Amino acid sequence: MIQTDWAMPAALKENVVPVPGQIETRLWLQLLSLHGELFASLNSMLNSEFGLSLAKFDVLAQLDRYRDGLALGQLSQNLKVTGGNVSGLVQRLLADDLISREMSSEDRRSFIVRLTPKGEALFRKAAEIHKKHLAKRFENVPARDLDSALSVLKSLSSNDHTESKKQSRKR
Amino acid sequence: MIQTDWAMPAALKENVVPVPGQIETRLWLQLLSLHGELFASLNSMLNSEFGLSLAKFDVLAQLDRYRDGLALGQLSQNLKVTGGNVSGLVQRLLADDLISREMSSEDRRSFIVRLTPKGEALFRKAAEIHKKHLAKRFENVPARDLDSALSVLKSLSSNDHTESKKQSRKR
DNA sequence: TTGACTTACTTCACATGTAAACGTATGCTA
DNA sequence: TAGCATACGTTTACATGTGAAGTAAGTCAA
Repeated sequence: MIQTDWAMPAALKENVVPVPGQIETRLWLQLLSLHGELFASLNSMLNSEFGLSLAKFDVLAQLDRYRDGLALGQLSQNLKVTGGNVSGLVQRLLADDLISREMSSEDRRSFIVRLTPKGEALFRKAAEIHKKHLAKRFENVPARDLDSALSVLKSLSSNDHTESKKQSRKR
Repeated sequence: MIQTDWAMPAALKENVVPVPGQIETRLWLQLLSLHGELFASLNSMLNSEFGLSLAKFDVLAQLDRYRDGLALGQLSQNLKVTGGNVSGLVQRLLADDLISREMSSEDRRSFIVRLTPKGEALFRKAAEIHKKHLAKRFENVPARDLDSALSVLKSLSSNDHTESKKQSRKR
């Protein structure tokens, strides 16, 4: 097919007639690698500085955003993890005294969790360092590259296909 | 759009004078989200079609690449996971009869693992579907966007700063 | 050769994640 | 109102990951 097939060195053909799935696979491996690196370094930083895992940090971030508290089911949806996982995380955060739990007044099956003052204070500090850590990690990357990385990642995300494409042209 | 720049409340101007770490954090969240989505869908596909987890698939991929076998320590380095983790993975893959293990002839502390014929056959099929799955996931993304996503991810990876920048200009 | 590191792997305790099976509370329908 | 389906959270069993401690084997200096 595709007519470059005759009389072309095999090595050059790869760029012209891409193997289906080749680029996508390389993209996935690159994503995996960057994710792994960042995850490990954020996780270890949070752990040594604040005794927090990234998982716990994510819970605190949700509760910081929803100051009126969240039911465990909502937490589980927002974090995109299973209920059983949230159950355990909440128990450990309760033990750390970073969150509080009370029964919902409307639904006796439901529990509402909130940040404690201690949890809020810890999250504020941790979020600050979290941000700085990422800024430092990428300090050598030009701002333009960061912008285009962000927009290209958005364009790959599943929800992007269903949204109305408001293409704000860069620059 | 954006012509709203005159007489703009400070709160809106944040795009002009970026908060340090803001973009980096958004980038991280976007990366996390895409990673999570792809990981879950690949993992669940491999599991239902082949009884494989992504972790096991990754081990098989390494052993497919190194046909002479790998010591557990090398496996652990290549996969960037701890030795304890590899230990368990190898035990489960042995139980699945997908890999074989023998003592190294040179070093009696060392074990060499290899694909069994069954493991190789399974990996071939799984790698094929893995590739197709990714291709399908991104079928609506223009090839140009995939290329730029790949190159921007590479530019964010830590090893990129130390490499000689051979910028193959696209197009 | 002996003694002291180092290396290779395993094991243990634990955190984080899933899926499935419960128990209990709600809510809807007949 | 009785009964059934659904929703909420917990528990269990398991996979995957870490870090630390333990065992056995290799290495090297004295």
